[in-house]
Amino acid sequence: MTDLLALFTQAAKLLREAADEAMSHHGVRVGQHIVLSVLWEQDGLAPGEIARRLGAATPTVVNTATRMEEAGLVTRRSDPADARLVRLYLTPRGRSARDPVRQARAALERRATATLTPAEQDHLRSALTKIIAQLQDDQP
Amino acid sequence: MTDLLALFTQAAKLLREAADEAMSHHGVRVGQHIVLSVLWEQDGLAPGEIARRLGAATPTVVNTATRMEEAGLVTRRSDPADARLVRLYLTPRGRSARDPVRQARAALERRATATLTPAEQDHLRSALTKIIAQLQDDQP
DNA sequence: TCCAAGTCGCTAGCATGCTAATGACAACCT
DNA sequence: AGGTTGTCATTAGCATGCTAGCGACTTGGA
Repeated sequence: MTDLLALFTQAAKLLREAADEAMSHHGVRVGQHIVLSVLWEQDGLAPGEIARRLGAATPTVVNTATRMEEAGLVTRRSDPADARLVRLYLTPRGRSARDPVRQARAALERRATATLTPAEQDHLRSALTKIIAQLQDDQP
Repeated sequence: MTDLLALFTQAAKLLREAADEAMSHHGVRVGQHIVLSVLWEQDGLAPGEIARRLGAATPTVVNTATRMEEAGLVTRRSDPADARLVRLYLTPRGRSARDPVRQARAALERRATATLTPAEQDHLRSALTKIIAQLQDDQP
């Protein structure tokens, strides 16, 4: 009788905690990872652009960037062509965290879905994609 | 976004935002709902007991209870038999929020899963249950 | 009986997200 | 050219979660 939203909330909480724990061993917190994941694809982006790609608010990226700067993962540099823009660049530490973090996340994913068949994992992935599309295209 | 964890993070964020928006219309925030959901089942529980049932930390329930008290959803009363205990009791407002909140959550669930077949919804529910069991029984 | 240990709610302080307001800068439009 | 408008990052302040540490109260053993 538990509603699907409650199941989702619980699973999301456990996964988030486990992900934070796993990535913390490599100097990356769960809130920093989403920003890092964008910078790993393209370095030197501005907070606003990162926020747009993540579907997050700009101040979230700004504050996270400050903590990442303190953690030595990124550096801020002003854009010489447009002084309104601040660009975030990966430090060597931020760059080298990529592989171990990805491996840790893959291991967590395997652990969390250990009791699911490959077909069930595909169904889950498909369902999540559909839910995201539904919520994004519906009300924003 | 091939990463299952990333899909999960995104879906959880959208669902949480949508749930907060839907329940806010009835005076209940998303963080208050989990505490309410326990009190709706059994009134007069103590913060520690609620935290245990939710798998949350006690200070989380304590702080949430303070906001719920300010919102007029619950009242605090000291246990006459054990002065260490504080018991949380639903106010009429907290009690009457139950049905509309449940309806709003059910409507959100229908909306989010609108593009899923009933079989897919069952598979999703099953997968979430398995993931929760796996993460709970594994590490703590 | 009385004190040491256990239990409980609470506060402090942090991370992660948000919105609103601010100030700096760029671009556009007469 | 110069002022208006738009676009940035940032700060302030809130909600939601956490851990650590505190003080109050109970309990159990000497």
